[in-house]
Amino acid sequence: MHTNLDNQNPSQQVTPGLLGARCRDCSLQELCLPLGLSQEEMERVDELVSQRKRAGRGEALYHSEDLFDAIYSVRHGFFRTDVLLEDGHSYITGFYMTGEIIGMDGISTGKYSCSAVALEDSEVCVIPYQRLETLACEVRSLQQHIHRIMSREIVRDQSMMLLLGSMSSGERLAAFLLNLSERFDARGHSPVNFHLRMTREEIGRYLGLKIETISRTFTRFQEEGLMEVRHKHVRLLDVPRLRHLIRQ
Amino acid sequence: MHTNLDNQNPSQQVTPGLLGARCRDCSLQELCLPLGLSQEEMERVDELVSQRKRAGRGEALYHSEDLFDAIYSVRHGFFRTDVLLEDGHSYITGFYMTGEIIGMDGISTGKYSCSAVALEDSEVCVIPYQRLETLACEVRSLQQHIHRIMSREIVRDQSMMLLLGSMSSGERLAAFLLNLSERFDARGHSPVNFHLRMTREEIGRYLGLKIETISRTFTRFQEEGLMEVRHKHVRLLDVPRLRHLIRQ
DNA sequence: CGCAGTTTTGATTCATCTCAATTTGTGTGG
DNA sequence: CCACACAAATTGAGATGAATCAAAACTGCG
Repeated sequence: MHTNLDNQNPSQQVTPGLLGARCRDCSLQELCLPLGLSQEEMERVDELVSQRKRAGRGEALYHSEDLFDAIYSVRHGFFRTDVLLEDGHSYITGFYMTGEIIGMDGISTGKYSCSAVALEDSEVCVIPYQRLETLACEVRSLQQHIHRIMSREIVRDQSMMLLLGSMSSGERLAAFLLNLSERFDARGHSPVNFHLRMTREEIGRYLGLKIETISRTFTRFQEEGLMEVRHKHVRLLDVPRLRHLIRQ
Repeated sequence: MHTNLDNQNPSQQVTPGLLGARCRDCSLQELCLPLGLSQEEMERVDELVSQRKRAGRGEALYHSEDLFDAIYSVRHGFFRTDVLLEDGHSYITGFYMTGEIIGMDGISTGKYSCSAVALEDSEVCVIPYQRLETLACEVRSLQQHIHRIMSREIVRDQSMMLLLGSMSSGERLAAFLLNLSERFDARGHSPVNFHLRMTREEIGRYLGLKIETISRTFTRFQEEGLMEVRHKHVRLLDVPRLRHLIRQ
């Protein structure tokens, strides 16, 4: 019943909904948009979320200033969102893994305020925003969940403000690693043994530190026996002590 | 028709809806929740927003961890929201003036994640959240506006992340002053001549700087002819150059 | 008028940035 | 498969901006 009416970027590879690519069958239900919906409600969301979009490594899902028409949920892969400044510098506002929602910053002005770039070959579910809003009016629990997701983003950003405003480099990196650890854990991956998808430079742009400081702090953490890090592979050796470093 | 059924904090002074205290008569319409609503829709919001709540200087509207049940729109006065840390320190996540909405951080977990403290004797409109959600299901433009307000908060927090992550003390203070200036301007006050409601220490906790740094930066700005500051009174003398300082 | 709280100013310390060089890793094409 | 070039990461030395510690000046309130 759902034709491809939705505004879609023709330059991007888009696949229509496939069997097995439905919310009701998706392993990310518990993390993603349909969280807490009944079977019937989920089917209605399924009608909405009928498109996938791929982005190869380094490719952008959308750019800052693009017309906002959809939010995206990460099906697989890894994204960063970053804001470009006039002087050529840029900073990273977030990293997103499977089940997480990208693009809500665009709602307020009708244009995305940042660009979403894939850190590895990735795929997202396209959630057309107009239709989502319509459905949210009818499905109360969906509306509530959308509000919770947006509010969660606000709280997340505010804890980032704490980090950037008052933490040392060590505290920042520890907080960053523990946050990744929890999110991998929630997805059934090892919380102590994982691959960093981002470069040191990207970590730095996210944490408000220079690449050299990131590198030195990794080295220090290793010397102190807190972790092992080899290239992009990380093994957390002393989570309690890492937690103690940031004491919250 | 609106009785005082809403969950309200009995320790706070609450006044029922008064003639002249309705959204449809309120001078803040253009800034506040009812923005963009039709006359009829506004009347429905009015039924919802029937309570006011006062908070004297230094008093909290709510505390971190309190049960979330309402968001608030500032009728008059000035608020800050802050997060207390275990070690006794705290940081400020935002300042709020008339027409601005406080408390959306509570939606995600059902508890407020910060405390809202009045910087001067203030009054807010109480917007019971359950009922707002119900009404938003029926009034599409209200739902859209709520989403825009939340998204705006996300964008605002992200520009704060830029400030905290990559700006010098001078850039931070200039950005802070210009932001206040714009908000006063939008409310019909002078954009170059205004009173700071907050202490230097509070500015510091907001900008991620120590009070001494705030003070020194004010002094420097004065020496450079950018502004005059005497106690809490500020006069911006060279807005273009202040803007140039932050170059966006 | 005096006292507590706030703000300013000064001297010093310290963490991170900057600049620079080196090492290591990655991808490409011969 | 190796060599090459380029990108990413590490390490070191020195510069710098903000924090810290300390004291003085100012303000406003009772």
